[in-house]
Amino acid sequence: MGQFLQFRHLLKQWWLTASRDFPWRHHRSPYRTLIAELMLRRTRADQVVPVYERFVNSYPTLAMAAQADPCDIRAILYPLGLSWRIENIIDLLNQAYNRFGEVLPIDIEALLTLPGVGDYVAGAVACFAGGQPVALIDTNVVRVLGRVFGVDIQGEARRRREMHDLTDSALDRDDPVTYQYALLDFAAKVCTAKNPFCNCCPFSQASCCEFYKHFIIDKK
DNA sequence: TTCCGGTAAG
DNA sequence: CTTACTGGAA
Repeated sequence: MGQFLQFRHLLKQWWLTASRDFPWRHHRSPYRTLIAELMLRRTRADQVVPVYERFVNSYPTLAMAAQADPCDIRAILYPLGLSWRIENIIDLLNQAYNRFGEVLPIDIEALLTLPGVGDYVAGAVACFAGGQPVALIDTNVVRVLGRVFGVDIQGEARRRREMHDLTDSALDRDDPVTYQYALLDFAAKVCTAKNPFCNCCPFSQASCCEFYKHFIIDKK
């Protein structure tokens, strides 16, 4: 248990001076959070920023987005790639507005019924917009927690029970929003997929990263 | 398990 | 030139 307390403490300390800033972190309504998370699937956050701002400026409300000309939405979303996702978002906006009206739910089960919304996006809306202590699992979270706690991250680790148990244990239930932001920022800036910056990592310095321990052993 | 995509970093 | 990106559906 103490290892997770230490993990959260070191992560939080690191984040105090290294946090990233994104527009969707400011106004976290269910609608804006949902739009951001849909765009962020398999897409770099920096690449999403201009597209997200153009979208929410053009369509400040769910009603406006649902009633917009699909061609205008396609033009805005095109730079993000994933053409199937563009059509999915257009379909989702219509279904969401028809079924929920202007007020989107922050309930995971309800969100999961929307097309294109999976565990990650539903959990992100529940957490960021609803403040619920939901453990989010994306490729970056898998990489960081897998490395620090020595859990296998090969293949489809994000779907394995072992990884679900780990993310659930590591989650800071007292401040889930800060925790998730910190974890994502840490993954993007320090614990990168290739060439991670272990020399300025609080976990390697505190000798509580399993990945780094083996890395050192292999070097000798 | 596999595939999707424009974009930008390495 | 590769590779990876705050996943989800078939």
